[in-house]
Amino acid sequence: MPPLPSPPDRITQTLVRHGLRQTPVRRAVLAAVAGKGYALSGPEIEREIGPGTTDRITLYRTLKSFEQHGLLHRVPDDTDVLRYAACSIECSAEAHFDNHVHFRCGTCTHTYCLSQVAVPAVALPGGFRADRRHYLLSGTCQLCQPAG
Amino acid sequence: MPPLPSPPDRITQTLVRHGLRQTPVRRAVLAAVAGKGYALSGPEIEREIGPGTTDRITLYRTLKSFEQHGLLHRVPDDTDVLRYAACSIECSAEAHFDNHVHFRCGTCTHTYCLSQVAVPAVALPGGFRADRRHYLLSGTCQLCQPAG
DNA sequence: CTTTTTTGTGCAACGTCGTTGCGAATAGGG
DNA sequence: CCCTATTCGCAACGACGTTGCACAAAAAAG
Ligand SMILES: [Mn+2]
Ligand SMILES: [Mn+2]
Ligand SMILES: [Zn+2]
Ligand SMILES: [Zn+2]
Repeated sequence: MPPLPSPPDRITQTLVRHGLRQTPVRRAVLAAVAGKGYALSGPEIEREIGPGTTDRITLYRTLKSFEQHGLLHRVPDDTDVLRYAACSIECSAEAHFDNHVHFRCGTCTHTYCLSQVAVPAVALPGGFRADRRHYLLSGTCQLCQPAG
Repeated sequence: MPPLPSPPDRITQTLVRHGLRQTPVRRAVLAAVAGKGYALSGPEIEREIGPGTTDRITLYRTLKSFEQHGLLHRVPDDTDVLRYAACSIECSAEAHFDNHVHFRCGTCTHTYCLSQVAVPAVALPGGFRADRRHYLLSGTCQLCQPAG
């Protein structure tokens, strides 16, 4: 009895859909950021997938590649590290559609993607043409509110 | 004939108002950022005031001190360097009032303070409490628009 | 399945930005 | 003018991120 081919999992599909090769590092990075409602930095992802899984260099190259291909979007922070979060399914190498607000909690230090909250438009002075908008809030998140 | 005391200049006034000592480094940093409509990074300020004027360490300490005392506000960028711009006159060590939008031009790489454009409010999911809001636009500025 | 080609990985070395510790210099107040 | 708290400058360090190059692995070709 020949083994039936099992259906491709979510991570495999994601890589295929964006035309990227299946490699252990990429699968591990995708698994680390998938499902999380907040953005992770390079070092955080490294800890998450286990320090022995890959080295910094490959990880950073993977993150940059994922951003260019529409798998991750960069989340600017008021810190000096770069953070990445999973993109919505309609993002591709051609264009990102992550126009939502981000929220940094000073207590748990997570930077959440508030996917439901769209970035409000602003009227710019004449001559300015914007193609990207980032809205970052800082404060205390749902889970870190002081009791009362 | 004793020399008359000349009236204190703007920079002197600013330092006095915030309770900071008059030092050459501080005066140079203030002079570098004053009047500019855009934010400067540490290395940029260093180049601006002349590399021999001070060293990196003192400059960074000065910038941090100025931020805490309400002379400068930090401008988050989609790059990985910290940028600072002059505060409005009502900022102090107690509180900042720089709720305006910032605009990064990909051509001239300046990050402008659009002081006239207030950051629009957003409705947050229940439980999130924000005390700071950053709105960063990226695109092409007034002066860098392609002719047409 | 085997070979070839293309792409990704890991190591080494490097660069930049920013920080900490500490002795020397200096601004501001008596 | 002198004293003292503050600031400066040097040295060393650390974190994050990048580049060049040889090797390994994935995908394509045969
Ligand atoms: Mn996001
Ligand atoms: Mn500003
Ligand atoms: Zn929190
Ligand atoms: Zn411009």
